[in-house]
Amino acid sequence: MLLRRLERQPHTFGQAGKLTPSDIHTIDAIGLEGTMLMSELASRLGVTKGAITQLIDKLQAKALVTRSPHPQDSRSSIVSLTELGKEAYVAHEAMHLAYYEQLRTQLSEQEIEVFEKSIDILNTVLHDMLNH
Amino acid sequence: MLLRRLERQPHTFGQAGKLTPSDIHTIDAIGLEGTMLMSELASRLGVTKGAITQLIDKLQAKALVTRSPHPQDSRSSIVSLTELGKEAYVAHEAMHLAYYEQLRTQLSEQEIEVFEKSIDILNTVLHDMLNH
DNA sequence: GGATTACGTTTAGTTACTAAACTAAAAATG
DNA sequence: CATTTTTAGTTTAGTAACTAAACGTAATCC
Repeated sequence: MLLRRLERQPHTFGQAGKLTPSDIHTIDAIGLEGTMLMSELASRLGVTKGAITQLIDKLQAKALVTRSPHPQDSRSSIVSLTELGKEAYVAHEAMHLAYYEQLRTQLSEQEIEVFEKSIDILNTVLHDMLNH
Repeated sequence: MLLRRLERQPHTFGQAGKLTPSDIHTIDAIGLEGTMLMSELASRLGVTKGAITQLIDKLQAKALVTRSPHPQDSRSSIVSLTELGKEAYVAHEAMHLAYYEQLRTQLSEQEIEVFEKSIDILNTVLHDMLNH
């Protein structure tokens, strides 16, 4: 229920202004890899390519990402972060780290290991769930 | 990312046909308590009362819930599950149990305790997150 | 070199909400 | 007890974040 609510609420990251969860997940994926193709983003985020076009249009309008042509394949476009986009990415990473630290203060090292193992299992369970 | 995707995908529960995540969360809340007021549902699910009116209208049209007048307060309406609604509730509970069992086969009793403790902590962390 | 596949875009439609105005009933005030 | 205020739920119009399907264009595959 909490995650549901969180995943609807925009949040401010650095100078980039308010970003929706979809926005920041997109920026996160790009930032993690450096650059991304539209189709890679679609499969990574689990949405259609049409959705990615719209998302990237929006982020480009906000000057958070840029599209550049692929040198070998002129159908593809390479998406990367602008300086402003990188700032949002870093701010988001910092936030994650802060929450991870908060977890670490309340759990021992062994407990964290168990937690991570549990999350892995949960991950496969949820994956099964998605594929019915 | 997985949870995001799961929380968009409808799923079949018993004879009730396809239910969206919002549908099944609503049914779950009612089933857990037996009956619920509209306003209780709104705060439990973290949405506006307008959203609840629309949700319950939809579930009522599908014959999954009923509205009945509150004996003392004629502004309120008491929402409860029909037999079909209860069937969906039970099917959903069974699904949860099945996934919990799947976790249990892969974790020791102590590990489950640690996992539950971790989830509690994560819960408060996410709660903080929501309140900025 | 023509058919097929893949990349990205466009468009129209859907879903799941919110915000705000509203009705009516209950509770508080004085 | 009359009046103001609060509370419960509904209605309506608008929005965000998608999807599905058709499209244009470029690459790949016998």
